Amino acid sequence: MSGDASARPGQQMKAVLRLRELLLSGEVGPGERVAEIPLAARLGVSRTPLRLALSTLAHEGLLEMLPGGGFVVRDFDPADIADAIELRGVLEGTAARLAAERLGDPADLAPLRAAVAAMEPLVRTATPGLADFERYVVANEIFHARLLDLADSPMLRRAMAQAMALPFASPSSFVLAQADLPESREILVLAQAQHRAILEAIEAREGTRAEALAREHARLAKQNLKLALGDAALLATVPGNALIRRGQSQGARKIAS
Amino acid sequence: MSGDASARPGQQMKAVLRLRELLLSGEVGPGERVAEIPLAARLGVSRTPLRLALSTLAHEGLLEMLPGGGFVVRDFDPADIADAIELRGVLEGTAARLAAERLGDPADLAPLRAAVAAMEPLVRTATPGLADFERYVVANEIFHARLLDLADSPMLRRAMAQAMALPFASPSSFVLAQADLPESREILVLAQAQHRAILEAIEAREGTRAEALAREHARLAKQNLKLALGDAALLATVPGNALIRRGQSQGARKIAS
DNA sequence: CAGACTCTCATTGCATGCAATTTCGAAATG
DNA sequence: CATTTCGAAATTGCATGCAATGAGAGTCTG
Repeated sequence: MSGDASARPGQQMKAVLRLRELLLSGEVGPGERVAEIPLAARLGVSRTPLRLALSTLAHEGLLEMLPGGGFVVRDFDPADIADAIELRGVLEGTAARLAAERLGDPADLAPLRAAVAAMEPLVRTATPGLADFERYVVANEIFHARLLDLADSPMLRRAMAQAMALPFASPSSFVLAQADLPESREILVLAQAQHRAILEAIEAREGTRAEALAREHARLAKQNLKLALGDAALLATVPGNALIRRGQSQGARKIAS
Repeated sequence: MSGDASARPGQQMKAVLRLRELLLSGEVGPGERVAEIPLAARLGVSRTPLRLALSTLAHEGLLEMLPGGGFVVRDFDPADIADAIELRGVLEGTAARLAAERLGDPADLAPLRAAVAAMEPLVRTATPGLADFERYVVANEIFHARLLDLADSPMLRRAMAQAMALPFASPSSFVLAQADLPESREILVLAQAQHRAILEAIEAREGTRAEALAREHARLAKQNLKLALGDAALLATVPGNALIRRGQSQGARKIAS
């Protein structure tokens, strides 16, 4: 996460990081209008850098500018989240395809291969512990990062960073949620099989197949989302869960601004 | 263009608009480090709103933050532009697919149909004038906007806006460039055929076909790019041409940050 | 003569004060 | 009783002043 280019330890960065925490944890609720002065006091920064931070988070999509000035915390309905995941799938599919099309030396696949290897233990363990899951998450994120590297496209990298600014669109947002799920092992086996298949497709320079696989891989997250939406306890483990609009008509698809 | 949410006529908006002009016109050249104080004087705004504007344009991708502070004008090599167009194709493909999958009442296609109809005259005219081209460009942009509407996905809309912040990734960046080209008519006929086909595919709810068509449609722009890169006079008519790095190894593909 | 150190200047980043706009509340009128 | 209009307070947006960090040039030493 934190797609910010450079992390200089200024007041502005401090404000961005701290405010993002507040938003994701729900301490500043969705739909709520954020007031600058109390927030500045709360974050321990002045209004000037806070304002920059607000602008940044608005560009990331967590805040929304009001026409009259000021910002509100954006909220997301299930359809938004599903679309965000779908979008990530599309972008990762493109990354996989480009990786396949542009692969030079097959040795360049080593980092990807290493990430896949690092995830094997969890899948092969009969009764994985929480530590196993966390190691899996790390390796999973490395896998996705290396895949993006292989695509070798700054433009795609930008788009991806933008899409993953929404926390629940991140590759492993729902991995920890499924830790408690009975069908967890099945899902992980499936996911890992897809990891291997993507790697294989890239190595064989099968761009279309790699793309389709990466998309399907993201659909797994969408499936987990559906499961989590039914169980409040499960949903609470998802990173940005506080931003999800609750108790709303789930089928509502008419918010297109 | 100008994907900014609300256009309040403040100093900040003024700075963004004016500075964007300066960047696209090349009056502030690529690679150049922008100094706040003289720029503020030049734009007629204070440093505070200018700073917000700089942040905005950095998020749009036209500027780049330096680790030591400050900003430089970003430049784009041919590979970057090609990737930007490819990316737009991917996103528009997704829009077309979602439009097909989510289409409710076929009557919702009326706006899209109207845009296609508005483009017909130019294609059917044997010797189109500049005015014809401009009307085509308008209708073309309406077509792409309506397509995005049909996808009915705020997330996709965001991603699209981000991708099209780069001026040469816009749907009709290269249309005016090809006005002088001899093969112009051929290309337009092809493009219009694709418009019709996309519409047809959506109506028939053929999502995959709609996606493939939209991607191929974007590839037309990529082809025009290649043509324009050879001819300096042609390139000069492209919107953000000042940002393109010239006299560089065109095959260089190793700038992945 | 080359390299490194220091001093100085410019530029960015931050804080505070002020003005303008908006919003909320209350009162008055239809 | 609802609605509209006017007013006051709060909040955003903007400008300026100051401090801190980084760059560059000049000089001194090895």
